[in-house]
Amino acid sequence: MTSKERAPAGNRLLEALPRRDLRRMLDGCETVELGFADVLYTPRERINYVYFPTNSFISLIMPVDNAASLEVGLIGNEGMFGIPLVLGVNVSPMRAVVQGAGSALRMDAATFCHELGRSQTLQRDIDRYVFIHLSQLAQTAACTRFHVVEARLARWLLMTQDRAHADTFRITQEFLALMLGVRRVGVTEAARSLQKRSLIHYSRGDITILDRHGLKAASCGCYTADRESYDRILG
Amino acid sequence: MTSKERAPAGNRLLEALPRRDLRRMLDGCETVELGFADVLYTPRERINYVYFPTNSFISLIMPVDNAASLEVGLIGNEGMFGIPLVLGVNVSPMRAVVQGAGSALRMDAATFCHELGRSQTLQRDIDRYVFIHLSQLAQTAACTRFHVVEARLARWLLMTQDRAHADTFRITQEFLALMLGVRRVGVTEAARSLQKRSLIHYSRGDITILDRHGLKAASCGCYTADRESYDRILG
DNA sequence: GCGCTTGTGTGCGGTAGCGTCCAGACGGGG
DNA sequence: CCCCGTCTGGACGCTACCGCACACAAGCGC
Repeated sequence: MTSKERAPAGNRLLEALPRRDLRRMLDGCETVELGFADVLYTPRERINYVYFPTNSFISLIMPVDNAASLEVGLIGNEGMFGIPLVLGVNVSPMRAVVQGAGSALRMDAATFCHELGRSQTLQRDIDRYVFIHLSQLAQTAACTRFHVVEARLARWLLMTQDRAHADTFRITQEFLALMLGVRRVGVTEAARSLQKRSLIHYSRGDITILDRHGLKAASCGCYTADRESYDRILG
Repeated sequence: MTSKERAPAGNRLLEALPRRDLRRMLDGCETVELGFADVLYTPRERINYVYFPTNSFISLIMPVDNAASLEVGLIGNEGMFGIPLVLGVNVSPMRAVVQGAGSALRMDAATFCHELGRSQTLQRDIDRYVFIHLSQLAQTAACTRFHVVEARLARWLLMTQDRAHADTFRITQEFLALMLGVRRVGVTEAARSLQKRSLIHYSRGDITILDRHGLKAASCGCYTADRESYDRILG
C-alpha cells in the first residue's frame, strides 16, 4: 500500500522545485495507491494529509442541500489536494473523491505546513496553484450556469483526459451525472450525441476520446480559457 | 476625492491587525470614494491597487462568452479586493465593479506586496480571508446550479444587506439580473413574489428589507452556510 | 407642457433539463 | 446456464427559465 522512494516525482508542482526543496518534500512523502471512488476527505473533518497525484486524479465536490452535489475542482499531477492548509485552515467544505485510480504522493499535514514555512519557492509555486484553482472555480461557476450539458460534458472529458494522460478511462454515466449536477439520463443523451459525431466512444463505463479536436469544438470556451489561464500563470 | 488620514480603519480585515501593523497599513492607504458601478478592475489588466472597503462594497463578476456574466464574489468591509496579489499573481479573470457606493481604503499594489512580506499577522489573516472567498465561490457555484431564482435573490439581498450595513439600498433589477445571471424579467417576478409576502419593498431601484428573518427562510441554505463558514474561520 | 431616458410589469411561444418509470444489454458468479 | 447487479437508452408530462416584444410609469431637461 505505501512505500518510501525517491524517484522522479511525477507531480509537476513538486518537479518545479529546486533540487534541494524537492528532496526534502519527497523525503516527507510516501507513495500511496488510490482506488476509484475512494473518499480522501469528508467536509468538516480535519485535513490530515495533502496529496500530490502522480498518475491518479481527484475531484473536489461541493455538496448542497444534503443531496445534490457539484464538482468544482479537478486535481491531477499539475496540482495537489490540501489547499486550505496553504491558507492556514485545516478544514474544507468540499469532499475529495478519487476520480482516476493510480498513485499519489501523500504528506502529513503538519509536515507539509512545516515545509511550507521553510521554502520560499514552494510557497510561491503553491500560491500560484491556489490562484489557478480559484480561477477555475469561477470559470466553473459561470460555465455551469450558462452552458448546456453537452458542452459541459465535452469540457469535462477534455479536462479529465489531460489528467488521466490517456485516451481511455473508466467513468460511469451515473458518476458523471453527479459531477455535472444533472440527471444520469441527461448525461446519456449528451454522450450519445457526442458519440454520434464520432468524437468519443462510450460503452458501459469505458470512455475513449476519438477526436480531441472535435471535442474542443463541441465544448464551450471554458476548457480553452482554463488552459490559457494555466499556461499564463505557470507556463 | 482622496485624502490621507488615520482614523479607525472601518475595515475588519485591517482592524484585526495589531496596532503596529495597522498603523503601517493605514499609512500606506489613501481613502477613496467609490461611485456606484465604477469599474475598479477589468480582466487581464495589471492590478494596480488593492481596496479595503469601509462602507462601500464591490462585486466580482466573471464574464463568459463575451456577453453573459455572473457574480461570483461580494466584498464588503469584511474583506478586500486584490486576492491575486496575495497569491503572487497580478492579474485576475474577474471584473471588479462597485456595487454599493461609499468609501474604501486603497493601497498601491507594490506597497501591499511589501507589507505582506513584513507582517506575519497580515499574511495569516488575509490567507484566511482567501480561504473564505474560495469557499464562497464553491458555494455560489453549487447554489447557482441548483436553486431557483427567488431563493438566490433572497440570498443575494441578505448578503448585500450585511455589506451595506443598512436596510435600504439602491439596485436596479437590470443590474441584479446581471449579477444572478438571469433575465431581468426573472428578477422582476422573483422580487414581486418576495414583495407580496412583505419580505421586501421594491420601487424603481430602491430596495428595503422588511423582514430579514422571513427572507432567510425564503433563501436557500447557502446564505446561512456562508455565514457559518465565515464565523468558524474568522469569528 | 413635451419628449426622452430609465426602470418595471406582462404576455407568449419555445426549450433544456427535471423526476420518474421501465426496458434492454452486458457480464460475472453460483 | 441462468440470475442478478450494473450500466445504458428511451418515454412521459412537467417546470423554470429563456428570448423577445411591447406597454406603462416615473422622473428630468428644456
